[in-house]
Amino acid sequence: METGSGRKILIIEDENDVADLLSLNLRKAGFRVSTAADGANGLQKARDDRPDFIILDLMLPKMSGLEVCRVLKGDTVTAHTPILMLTAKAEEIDRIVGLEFGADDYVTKPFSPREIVLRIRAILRRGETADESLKAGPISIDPARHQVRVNGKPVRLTSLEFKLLRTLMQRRGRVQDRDRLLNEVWGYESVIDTRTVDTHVRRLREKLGKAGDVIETVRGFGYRLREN
Amino acid sequence: METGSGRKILIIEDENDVADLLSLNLRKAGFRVSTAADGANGLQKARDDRPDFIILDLMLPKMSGLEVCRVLKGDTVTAHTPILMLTAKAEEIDRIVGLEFGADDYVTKPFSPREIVLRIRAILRRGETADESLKAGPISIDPARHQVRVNGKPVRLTSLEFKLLRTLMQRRGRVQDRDRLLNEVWGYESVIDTRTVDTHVRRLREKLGKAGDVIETVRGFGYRLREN
DNA sequence: CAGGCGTATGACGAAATTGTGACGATTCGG
DNA sequence: CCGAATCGTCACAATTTCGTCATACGCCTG
Repeated sequence: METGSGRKILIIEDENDVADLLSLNLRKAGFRVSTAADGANGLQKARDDRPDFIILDLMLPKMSGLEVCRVLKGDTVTAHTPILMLTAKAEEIDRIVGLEFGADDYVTKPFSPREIVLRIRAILRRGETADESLKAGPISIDPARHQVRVNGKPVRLTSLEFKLLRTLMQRRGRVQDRDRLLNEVWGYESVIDTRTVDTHVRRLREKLGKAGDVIETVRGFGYRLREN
Repeated sequence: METGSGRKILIIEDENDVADLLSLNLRKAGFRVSTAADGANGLQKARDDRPDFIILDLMLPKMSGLEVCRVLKGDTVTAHTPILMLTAKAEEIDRIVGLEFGADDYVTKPFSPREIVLRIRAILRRGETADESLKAGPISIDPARHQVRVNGKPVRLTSLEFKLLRTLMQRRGRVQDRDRLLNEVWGYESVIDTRTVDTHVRRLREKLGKAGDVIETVRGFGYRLREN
């Protein structure tokens, strides 16, 4: 199942078996995972790798999870990265304090890997509410509703076509080569022929009707959404 | 996050850590919070403090949450104060809410702190627009009474079907993928196949009859309730 | 203006997704 | 204990969507 859509998750956890268990399950869910075994290292990686999500154990060598949490939330680079705290049952008081320090959710050990994955997805989805609708000439798309309109009339797109259009619109005016589009739309490890992009651009143009002209071909480079 | 706009919330809950957790998050969300550790005390405070909202645990010493709920709803002072019920087991609540004790919503433990805040906001918002029940075309549901009507005629739904419909309606127009629906309807710990959602959507459509068309399939993403 | 290269187009089989009906397990009330 | 209701899963069919290919077209250069 590839619902993690390749987003990076950092696990800060000193118990190896716990880290491995999480790592395995998150990878299986389509996330990219990196790990750190203590607080200092975790902070370092959080700044360097810029993960989309952090799983943070409360009990850590060198620097407690709470401390790490506070620092992360205070740092402009990482302040908005969601944090999920892991706590042992006995530490109930601490888990509350953890939330006070800005963690976004908590899970007590022992936990079910599946639950973790679900919670992470839920939290990440929340952040996605930044899905604002985009407009380009007569075309407007609303990611949350998964809806496209041309001159106000709804147009039915397949999921690939939708993602393709969205990607082009998000970078309006800039040329995007086929490899970039493959990465964005098909995923970072797709084994797809670059020519396939052409076909989908064609289908997209077709469905958009006359408005399909906004997608320009830049010979030798790729495609671009016309600016004006 | 200052969206609570200073409204008062009363938490009636005997487990201290749960109460603290809620209290903390609600304060962070901009609400004013008071607490009571048992039913009698809760009733007292509900009358004295006149909170804008009450969170009520089902299991309470001295007087059960149900009892408290019924008394509150019968008292002119507090009759119109929204109540959110907390329950340990998902099964418990299905019957209880069906018994029309008057709670406005419910959440099962363990819950995510954020979820609670979101629900409370939703309910308070609903109150502002004086629109208690949700409507979508010919379908109207009354979450408190656990009742659904199509063109005024009552339709008998199972508890899962009801939750599914309710979830779709609460986010009308927006696509919700199967994982999201599993989270909302089945809960975090569920180990359910995503395809099961399909089956329940089918059953739901069937029971809704012609009106079932409002549930649209968005291929490759999930389901959506038609907007208009 | 011809050749070469890159792109557009249409067609087709493969793959993925969803709808549907059925089945067994479980629960609940009688 | 039985029967009805509910639920999760499965297999299969209907349908849509996808990736690739062969071919036609168009732009650029020389």
